[in-house]
Amino acid sequence: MTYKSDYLQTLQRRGYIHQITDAEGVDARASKPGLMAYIGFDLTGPSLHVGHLMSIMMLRRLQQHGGKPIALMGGGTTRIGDPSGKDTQRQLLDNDTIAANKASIRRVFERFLTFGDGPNDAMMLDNADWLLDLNYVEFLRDYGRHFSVNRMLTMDSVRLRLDREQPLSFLEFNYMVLQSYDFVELNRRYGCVMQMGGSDQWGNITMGVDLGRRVAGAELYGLTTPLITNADGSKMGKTAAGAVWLNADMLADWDYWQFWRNVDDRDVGKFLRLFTDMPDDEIARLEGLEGAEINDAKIVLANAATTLCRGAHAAEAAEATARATFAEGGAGEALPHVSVPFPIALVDALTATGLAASKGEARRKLGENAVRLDGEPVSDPNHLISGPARLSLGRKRHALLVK
RNA sequence: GGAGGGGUGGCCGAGCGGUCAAUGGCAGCAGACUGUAAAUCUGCCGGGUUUUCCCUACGUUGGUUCAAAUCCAACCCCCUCCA
Repeated sequence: MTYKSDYLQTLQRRGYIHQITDAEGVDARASKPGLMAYIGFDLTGPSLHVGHLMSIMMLRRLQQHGGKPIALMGGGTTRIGDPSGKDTQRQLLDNDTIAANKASIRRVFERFLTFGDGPNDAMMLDNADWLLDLNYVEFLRDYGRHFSVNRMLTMDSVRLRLDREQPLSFLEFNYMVLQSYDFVELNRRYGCVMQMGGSDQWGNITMGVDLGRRVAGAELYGLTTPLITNADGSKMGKTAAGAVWLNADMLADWDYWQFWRNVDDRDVGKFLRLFTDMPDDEIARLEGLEGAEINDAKIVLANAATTLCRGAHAAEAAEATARATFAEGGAGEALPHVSVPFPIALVDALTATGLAASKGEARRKLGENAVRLDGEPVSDPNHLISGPARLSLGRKRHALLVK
């Protein structure tokens, strides 16, 4: 459909919209300033990853269009565990771990959102603030009666588990109840009227919308984003090394930049639209580049995405290093520095830098002529390296050996 | 509760007394080709050891045997059908 509000127009044009509970209603609301919307984030790990970037960018877009975004930390719900998309109960996290994860995760939001008390400032809240002190019996009387178990059983998150005859504990069964209550509580406390999230959250979101109408007569909205896949069909954001973490202490700036630099040709335009603030016409131009020239677009993407998440300095350093390493065959400061005792045998240097997982693998790679020292092919496992040098495995993986 | 079937390397999935570190596929890594892309082809793909040697591994624990992922027993878990 065609939207009137700048916000939804942008979301649609940029590819963020999967489903909306009431598109006209959201459009009307978004046409006025101050639309308040939230997205919840689980605190199951010490950092968010690229898979969460869609959600974060949704909040950023909202702020850019005059709305007030809320990043909701799931300090309470993480103690329950969202059963969506999982076959088994997740290991329950203890409170200290959740608190540590929250402290670690919250910093990344400051790069994407401007926090404060103004009508257009972002807020960070924690549902532990209202979930932990709930009185069980009162809660059941006030809210539990609005939940139909019949309906809950039809929710994907529940039904899929039951259909596969996988166990679903009562604890997990309650997750959607608490998430629904979050929405109502955010509406009551702050006037928040919209919840956004990934497409897997649709069921949880619509239950919140319904609950709000039933207990408070509130008109609430929900909007989900599509699952982003790579052009080859794989899930976006996974690499051999694991998740692409947003936190700098979990993944080096260099590797973060490289992740974006190496996306599939066919994904460049899509990713520029979703994960950068690049204007549409510029993206269209970059997308139109042919053949090897598309590398320029990837560099733009890598710089923009890295600048957003890690800062302009990190992006510049990574680009300079990439130029020095790949275009000039030298080395750049952003390459990983690995401290080793000189002299060191080639095999040991390969394992010390992590370029090879074991000595056996190191020997194999040497046999495959995949290893270079300062750009020169080497093959003798026992070759002694006497001082600082650049060690490379293949074309892409490099490390600087330092004292 | 009864009757069957099954648990194998990151995943899927063969093997069913020695020649099994275990066919094959996927994923991954490297090489060629390129553009730090895709596709394709080739090689590698538990660990150690300069290498037909050792260690670890086929749900768990014991046992039989010169020898077990393969046979036996007990236990744990999963699936299907019946009640």
